[in-house]
Amino acid sequence: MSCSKGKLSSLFTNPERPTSSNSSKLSSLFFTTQVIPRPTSSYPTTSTEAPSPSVPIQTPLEHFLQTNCKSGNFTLNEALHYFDRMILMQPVPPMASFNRLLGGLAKSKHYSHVFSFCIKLTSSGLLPDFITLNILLNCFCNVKRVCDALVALGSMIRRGYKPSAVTFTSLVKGFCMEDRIDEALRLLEKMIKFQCQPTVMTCGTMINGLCRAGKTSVALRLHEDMSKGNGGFGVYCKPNVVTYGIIIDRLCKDGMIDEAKDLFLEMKDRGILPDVVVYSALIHGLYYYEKWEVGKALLHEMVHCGIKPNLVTFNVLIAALCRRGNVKESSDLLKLMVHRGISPDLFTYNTLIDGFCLVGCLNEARELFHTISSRGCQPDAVSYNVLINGYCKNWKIHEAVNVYEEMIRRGVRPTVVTYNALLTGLFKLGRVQDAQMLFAEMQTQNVLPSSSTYKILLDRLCKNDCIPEAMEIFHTLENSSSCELSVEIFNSLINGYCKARKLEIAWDLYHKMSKKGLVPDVITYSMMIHGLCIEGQLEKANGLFLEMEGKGCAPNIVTYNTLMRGFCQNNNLEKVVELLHKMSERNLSPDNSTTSIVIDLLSKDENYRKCLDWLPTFPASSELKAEVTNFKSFA
DNA sequence: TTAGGGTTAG
Repeated sequence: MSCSKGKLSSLFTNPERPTSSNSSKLSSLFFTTQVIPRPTSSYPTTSTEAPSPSVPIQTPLEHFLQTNCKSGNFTLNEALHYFDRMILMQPVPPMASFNRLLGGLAKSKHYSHVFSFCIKLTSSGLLPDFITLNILLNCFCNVKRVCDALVALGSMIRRGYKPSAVTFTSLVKGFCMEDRIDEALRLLEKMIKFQCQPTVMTCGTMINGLCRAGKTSVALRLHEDMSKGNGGFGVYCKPNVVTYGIIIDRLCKDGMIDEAKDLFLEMKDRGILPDVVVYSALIHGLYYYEKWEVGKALLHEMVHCGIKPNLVTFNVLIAALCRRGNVKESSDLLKLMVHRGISPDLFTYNTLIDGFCLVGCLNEARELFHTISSRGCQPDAVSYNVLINGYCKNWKIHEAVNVYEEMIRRGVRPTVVTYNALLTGLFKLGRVQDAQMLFAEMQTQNVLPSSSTYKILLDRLCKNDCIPEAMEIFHTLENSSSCELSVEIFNSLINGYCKARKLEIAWDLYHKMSKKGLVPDVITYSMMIHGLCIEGQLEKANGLFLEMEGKGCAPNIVTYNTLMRGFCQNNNLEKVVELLHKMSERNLSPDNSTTSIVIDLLSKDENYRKCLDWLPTFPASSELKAEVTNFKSFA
């Protein structure tokens, strides 16, 4: 188990023996011996006057704790201000008041402030209670510091508190967030030993973790066991709208739309009414997979059931329209949501900026980007990335680089997406040196390249005749664990070497990928066949074609065309016809490239006569047959 | 006063 090396985590290294230097820090929350508790009052008040029994007067502090903290409608400065006041009050407000404030901060994801406020609490001699510790433990989990959360759990137990389902649910989430799914599952089943029954929220958290980890089938099994009440996974709670929603969303994201719809019907059959989240998730899936009519019908059903579309629903619809290039209707939808009193958020603006970029309306995209701040949001990395990508895709690298520089000037940290977009843009324009310099800058900015970055680099370097540079990066990757070598990376290099007529090196790479446990795909085979054909090694090319079929890798239209072109150049009409028959048997339709190959073949005088023999049984599409017949009549 | 779900970029 590895603990994070942050300042706070180091406080937990020796919980039994806190030193005087750390007793005022977070760790002291867990040591009653180090804290001299100050008395706390039984009600939160800032007023010296007793409230009137008939007209309760709420002080600003009470209003802040009971209203703002609950709704999340407060600024950090306000929280800091009230916290400092509370801590100095005499008598000190009850811990429940501090918990309200800490809970509000945690809900607003101000985790680091929860940590610092907890340190201040203990250094002021106040003793956190069970709820405080649960809030703290949950915050540790949310910042992927399960190690510290477990120390908090241990201390909680030592202080005589019995961990509740809330405690365990936080820990399950923490394990899931650290990709420790098996440990999360074990904890779920262990809860019972602590005489704590998992609740539907614990199960929802577990199901969500399983889904995110790609273990949808296990999530479905747990959900089914919940429905059956058979005690599987040690749980006895029934599924609810949230558990159904999580699985429906996952199935949609996995493209299993029909299964998602079935589950949606099942929940309704069981009397669990879908809410706006479930409808939005399913509508998103339906629109994403182009099932527009069904999506529209579901939207109508939702409204008919009295469920109002919310901000996320509108964002889903705006994104769907943008993907279709219908940015005009998207903008109309934006006006409609504002008219309905729903304020657009950064998701809305980023989606619309992307929509404008997709249809090439870069000025409109830029204009909207510049109005984000005046609309109450601040552009984030996604906003910048969307715009940079828009410029790169439209060959406007100069503008893209300007946006990148503005991004850095404004203190928005570029991400790997930023660099991938810029690298692609630079390579597209053949600016290899600039791309290489940007790759170096990416490293100085401490942005880790992703597998996509390496794919872009290797692919584009090869295509720009920089094979040695590509190989240098490849060798670095071979000797490091920073990025897994993939079939795509090998394909880029194989393609480069085939085109450079260095077939032997391409062969070496082809064999190397198998040794590394990678399975060549249809692109690998097609490229190798292409390379062999160029070198006139048709027999070997045909052998590889048969080998790929034998290994269960189905040749596609590109593979067939590549090999047919090889045989065509070798004037081997019989072999081309054989391949056309094979294509027909495999239900593969010839494309324009196939037609041109056949026409080229026929245009050779010696083939024309032969053509008359096999044309009546020609296994090709009507378009290809028509082309051939045209050629015949013309000839 | 503490725990779970849906929307944007390569």
